[in-house]
Amino acid sequence: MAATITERGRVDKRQAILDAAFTVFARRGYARACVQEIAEVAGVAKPTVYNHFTDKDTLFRHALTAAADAVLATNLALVDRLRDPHPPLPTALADLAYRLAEGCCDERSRALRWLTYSQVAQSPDLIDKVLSRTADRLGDALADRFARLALAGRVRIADPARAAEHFLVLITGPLEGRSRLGTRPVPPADLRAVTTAAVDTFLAAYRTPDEER
Amino acid sequence: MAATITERGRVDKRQAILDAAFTVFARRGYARACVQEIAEVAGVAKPTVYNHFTDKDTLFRHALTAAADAVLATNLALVDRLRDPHPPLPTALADLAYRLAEGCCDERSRALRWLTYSQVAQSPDLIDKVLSRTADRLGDALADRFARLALAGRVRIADPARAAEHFLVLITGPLEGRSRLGTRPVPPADLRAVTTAAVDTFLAAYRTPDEER
Amino acid sequence: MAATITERGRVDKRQAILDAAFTVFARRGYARACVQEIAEVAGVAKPTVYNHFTDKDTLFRHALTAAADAVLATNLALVDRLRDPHPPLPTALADLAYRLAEGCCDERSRALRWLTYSQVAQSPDLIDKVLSRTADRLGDALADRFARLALAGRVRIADPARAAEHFLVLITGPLEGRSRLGTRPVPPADLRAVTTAAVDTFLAAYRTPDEER
Amino acid sequence: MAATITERGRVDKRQAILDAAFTVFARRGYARACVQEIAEVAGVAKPTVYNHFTDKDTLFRHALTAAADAVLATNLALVDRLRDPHPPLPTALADLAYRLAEGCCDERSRALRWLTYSQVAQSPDLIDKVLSRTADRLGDALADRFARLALAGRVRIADPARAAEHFLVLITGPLEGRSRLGTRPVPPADLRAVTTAAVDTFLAAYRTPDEER
DNA sequence: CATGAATGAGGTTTCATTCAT
DNA sequence: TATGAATGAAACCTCATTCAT
Repeated sequence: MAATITERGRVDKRQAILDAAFTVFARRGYARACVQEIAEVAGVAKPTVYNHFTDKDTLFRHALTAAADAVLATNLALVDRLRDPHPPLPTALADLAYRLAEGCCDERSRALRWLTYSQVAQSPDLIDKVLSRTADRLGDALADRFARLALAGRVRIADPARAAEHFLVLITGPLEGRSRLGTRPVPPADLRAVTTAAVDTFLAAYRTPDEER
Repeated sequence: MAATITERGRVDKRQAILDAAFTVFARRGYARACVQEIAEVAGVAKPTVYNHFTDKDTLFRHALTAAADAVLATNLALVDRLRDPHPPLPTALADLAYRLAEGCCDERSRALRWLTYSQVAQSPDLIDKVLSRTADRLGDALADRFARLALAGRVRIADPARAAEHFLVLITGPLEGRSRLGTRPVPPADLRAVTTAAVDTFLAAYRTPDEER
Repeated sequence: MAATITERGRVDKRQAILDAAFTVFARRGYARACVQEIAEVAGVAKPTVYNHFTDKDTLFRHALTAAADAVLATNLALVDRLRDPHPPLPTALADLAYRLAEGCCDERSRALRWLTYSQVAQSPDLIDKVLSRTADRLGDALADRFARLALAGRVRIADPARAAEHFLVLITGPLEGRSRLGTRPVPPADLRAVTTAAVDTFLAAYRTPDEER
Repeated sequence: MAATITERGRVDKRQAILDAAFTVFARRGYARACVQEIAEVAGVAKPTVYNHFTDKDTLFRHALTAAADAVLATNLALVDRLRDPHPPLPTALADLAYRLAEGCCDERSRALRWLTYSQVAQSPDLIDKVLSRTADRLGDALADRFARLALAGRVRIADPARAAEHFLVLITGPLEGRSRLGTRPVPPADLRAVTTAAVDTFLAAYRTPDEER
């Protein structure tokens, strides 16, 4: 009982606030989100928010970087599946592409992109922080895989970083178009079509030596 | 006569307001831009803004679509240069890619992207309007060119729309990364590197028949 | 009728705000006075206050300097009565002293002193502005009178500024004590006693040559 | 023993809080001083402040009366030097005046005056408490000395209380003007000039019988 | 007794928008 | 039509004060 009460005070209000903040920011955007609502969603009083995070701005940054970390973790896990591709490469890549695309369409990922973009003019440093925690590290991880695959002769890639970048933009670029920057759901069939096209083009460009004629 | 001048004055004011609006929105973002400042930059009084555009929101939409039209016009002109490519295709594409990339880094184009993205949650329909006036139509135009080139046997493209999309994202995608979503200037050398890489990959994937081994 | 309506908008809301501001600041002190209440007392909406005066602070300064000017005007008028003292000097001085003392106990004058003092730590420049508009100029004016009287041989004063200063503090100093810094009304009898004592001491120190023995 | 130390610690903390409170109140004024900062300066946690003093207001009163007592003690010690003035009276008075003036310009004394004045509207009773502990008792003490001096025939004073009051305001009044209510340091030369003038006027008014012509 | 954490209340300010000329 | 002046609505933030340890 006493423990329960104690718990109430302890069970990371800080985390609750962070989560609520991301939810509300995602729902309303930075400017239209009011700390009041964040506090309500988090189940705390407004000043508690300010006790943990100095500013609305500070809160925003924390919420965004947390979300960025989470998104990155998910994506890294996917890339990691390329580590030992028993299935033939095209299949493995198609699978990866599809799953990445799915992740891209995920609520959290979309909100992260919106919010990051929306603050471009106000806080360029935040953009840097988010990008370095997401796109950059995802690109790196993928480049690592590509380098291994190239060494193993599974694919002909001279510049793994470039290849990774191209692979990713061939997926995410068309996806942004199809989903109208994430405002419209992309049916699975379209998701499949986009990723298939991406992998096709990618493999045609970086085709494995043994597939050459 | 006097009427004409008045008419002129009116038209000019409207345009001045639109320009000022885009300038201020680009500088501050939608929420932080205040109608007051827009009026000042336009050299009119605040109510005059409301006489021409009902709402801050309406003004925003008009300003954005106007900017979108302008950006599109620039890009279409570039694509049009592919109409009769006397120079060999790789050179022509590289040239196009570089010029598109340049345009992408342009102040107006960057601001347009920021602002569009930032309002994703508030007005999805605006996103649609902007995209259909820019990316979509640019893709179409490029697809047209690709179709002609394919017919002429200059390149092997089965799905011109898809090829156009891939061509464009191979340029813009990496650029967004390099420029940190447009917050950092991209030196010409990097611009060249990115576009060269894009064209390389594109041509490797959609290589011209006569270049095949 | 239309004129009436016009009047409503015109009849210096600015002045109404200034008056209300002084009233409310005097009632509550700077910090506890809220702009809300000032607006209500002035019969305008809160933002109107901010349209005329940028800040609560700015409003405070304007209100205080306006009050200072008013208080000064009253006091100068009193001093001016010394210009041609047909009545014997002691009577004239006693009269002046009494009237100055009365003015000192006046609501507005007391509030001005409180408010000025209370902001000493926050805005020393305001203190300067108020003092130079009140005490300094009152001292000057009185010194002028004393100089004339000395020239006329009515009183023996070597340093008129010093004499004026002493004359004034002999009145206001004891008054602050009696009134407990203005928190307690001073009955007319006490007022008379204080001023009589002041003039006695003053004349004893600066007695006219012909009165000596 | 341990109890003693604890007791000590407690006493020390209470005193530390009182000191910190006066420091912070003096620095910021009543309203802008926040208990948080007082606690920090005192080196304790916020609730500790509330454990010792119920209120911000209560704390203020305690801090102010403590300061008033200290200021009074200093001044009384000065007045006490008049007890047996072997030196000629004018010198002794000039000395006293100068020392009182110095004390008046002291940081603590100035802050005490500011703070007292600033709360005039909020807590008239506090004004009473402070005045009765400072000005009143100082006046009394001085009146005592004057009475003795008068009895000894050193000075012609019919009403010692009145004389004491006049003596003090002739010093402090001009000083407040010169120092702009304490916001500007008064150079020693000015201090000397002011006090000399005060004593001159005082002695001219209450001149000793044997000095008369 | 001392404290970290939480909160209720309230205040300044900003801004989109509308009158009335 | 263009504008100076006015306003309603809200949002951020601060702070005195209290729990529960």
